[in-house]
Amino acid sequence: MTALIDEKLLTLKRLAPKTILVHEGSISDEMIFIIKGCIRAWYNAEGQDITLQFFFEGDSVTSLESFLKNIPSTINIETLEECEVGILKKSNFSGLIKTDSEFKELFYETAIDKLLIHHNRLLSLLKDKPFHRYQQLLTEKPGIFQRIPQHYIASYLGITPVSLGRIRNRK
Amino acid sequence: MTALIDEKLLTLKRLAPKTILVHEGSISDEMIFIIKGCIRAWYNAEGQDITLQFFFEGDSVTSLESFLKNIPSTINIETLEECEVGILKKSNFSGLIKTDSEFKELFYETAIDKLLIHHNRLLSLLKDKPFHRYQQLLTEKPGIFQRIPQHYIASYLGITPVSLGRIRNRK
DNA sequence: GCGCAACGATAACAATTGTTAAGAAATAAA
DNA sequence: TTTATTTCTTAACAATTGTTATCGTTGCGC
Repeated sequence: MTALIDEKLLTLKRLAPKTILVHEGSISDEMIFIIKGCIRAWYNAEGQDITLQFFFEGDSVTSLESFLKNIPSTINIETLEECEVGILKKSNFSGLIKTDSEFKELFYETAIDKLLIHHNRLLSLLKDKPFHRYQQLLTEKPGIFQRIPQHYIASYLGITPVSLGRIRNRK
Repeated sequence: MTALIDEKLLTLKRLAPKTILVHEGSISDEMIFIIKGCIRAWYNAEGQDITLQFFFEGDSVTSLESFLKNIPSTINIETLEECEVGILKKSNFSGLIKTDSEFKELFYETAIDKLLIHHNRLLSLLKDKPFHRYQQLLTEKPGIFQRIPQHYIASYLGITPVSLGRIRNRK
């Protein structure tokens, strides 16, 4: 999707690990494109940190509801490792949507793709046991345990770190 | 959303309970608008019936991936009770998207709204125990147990009918 | 290089959910 | 009205996951 964006509209930045990009309660006015690195979205459930999603190179990242509807975000977004990103300001985004029909088309296609990703994740949570979800994750992202702390992965899978340890030791 | 659709483009139909509207493996070329009744989307996991979503009056229903991308649907959609629906054929839908920018805008807004609904459902599955999900469902749809068999509701919540029975008896 | 923080592993016990089976109640069909 | 099917409830046992606690390892910061 960045191929359609004039380089002048993207602000390049290098971010340290644990940099907060979106904070719950704040309105998000940036869309981030990951050039290099890893980012996660998480939800604060009364002090409990629930990991919702991981993003890698080539992904676009934002709190969509906050970004599009100008309401406070319910989620947090932060870097897991040092990242190189391109940042698209909301004002530039809105300009592109108005003037560049190809960009608008691609944005909506991307939104539909994200819907299908969420749908599949939802489906997996309903039909698969934690062990099977763990296996699927390994199949899709073989190197994930080298990049991401396993307690975040456990949270993403919907289980505790202790349970993930048991699952990993299962044969 | 139907307010923007010329009545001539909607085919009105009355459907019996257990009518299959979308079948896994088939390409879906209709978008259904519920005037009256209840419909559910479900996934066949090797013979296991997983209920994904319920739709009620005012909702639009389709297998989005199949409808938009012309690929076989992975889900099934069927009526739970006698329904009155309006059906919009894919060809009419495409015509509206091309010619009616207001309709197109609204369709994409609706798609974003569906994304947020999926996001919230995903979040609930990750952070809430079945009992809490059950309570949320009662809060959001108080009369749901009068309209839908409890074994479908159990499936939707991600638990077995036996577990749902235990939860309902918990005080 | 040392101290601290973060990460990871494991055990024991508790709680919850799944599975299987049986039977009652409600609904649908003949 | 009767029969068949579907839905619902419950018990007993099995399996899985959560909780709490402890300790070892690795990585970070000074």
